[in-house]
Amino acid sequence: MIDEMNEICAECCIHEEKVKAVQADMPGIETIFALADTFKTLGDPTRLKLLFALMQQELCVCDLAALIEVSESAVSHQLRVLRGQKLVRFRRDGKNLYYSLDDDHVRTLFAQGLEHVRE
Amino acid sequence: MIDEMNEICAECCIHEEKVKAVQADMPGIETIFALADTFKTLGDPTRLKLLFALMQQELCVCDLAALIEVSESAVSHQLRVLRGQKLVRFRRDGKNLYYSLDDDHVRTLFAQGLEHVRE
DNA sequence: TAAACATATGAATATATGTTCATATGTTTA
DNA sequence: TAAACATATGAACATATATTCATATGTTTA
Repeated sequence: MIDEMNEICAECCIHEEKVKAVQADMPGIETIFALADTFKTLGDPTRLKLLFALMQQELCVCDLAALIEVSESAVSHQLRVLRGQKLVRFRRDGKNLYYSLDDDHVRTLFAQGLEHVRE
Repeated sequence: MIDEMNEICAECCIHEEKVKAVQADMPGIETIFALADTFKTLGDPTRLKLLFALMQQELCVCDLAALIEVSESAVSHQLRVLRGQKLVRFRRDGKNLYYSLDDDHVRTLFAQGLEHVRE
């Protein structure tokens, strides 16, 4: 009863054809979630700093921590997130792990994002 | 004392020249935060859906809510966030507010992001 | 092989964020 | 002008997330 009233009320102003047409051309839900995850990963200052640094050259965890002035543990945690999104990779050299960019889309994404930021 | 020890210990493995060189070419902190805010805004499925819908055509709040199956209140809150980032704008027509994209960078950002998602 | 080292990882905590619910605002219509 | 309507907004709440701290892992060196 109440549900029905709500539904009627909620739908009173909807332009149905329009909604259906737009709905038909929307990306699938998995695509949306995957894309959101990617952007969410880029949406943190610490991770952005890491990526900007790695855009220049490969660096070990220790150097990254010194560079962006965050604890090595925090850096390590964030690198894990970036690895999960296949944005960075690493190679081992003795005791050190050297991280580098694993995806050139980051460069174009940053360029586009910066254009937006600069309005 | 202890601080000094920590500092020495923490810096023992740092490749100083490298760090300084990279640091010199990093974007400013305001730029990083602004860019992070932009990506963070794009990092939510609800907001992504709204933007994908608005990429097709302008729509009123009511239609957007029906389209992405979220309450009108939630839509309104998220549109506010998008407005704050100057990603959408609106015009009033009688009782309705019609929202539309306010920035074409969104299209290129989505295109790049999707390329990454598709590996 | 034990100690030192570089890094990873899990748990804990504090903060940020998204949705809901209740209410306010601005516009049209009766 | 009062009622209906479309939307906005603030507070509350539950969940997600970033950092810290303690500890574990894998590598080198003494």
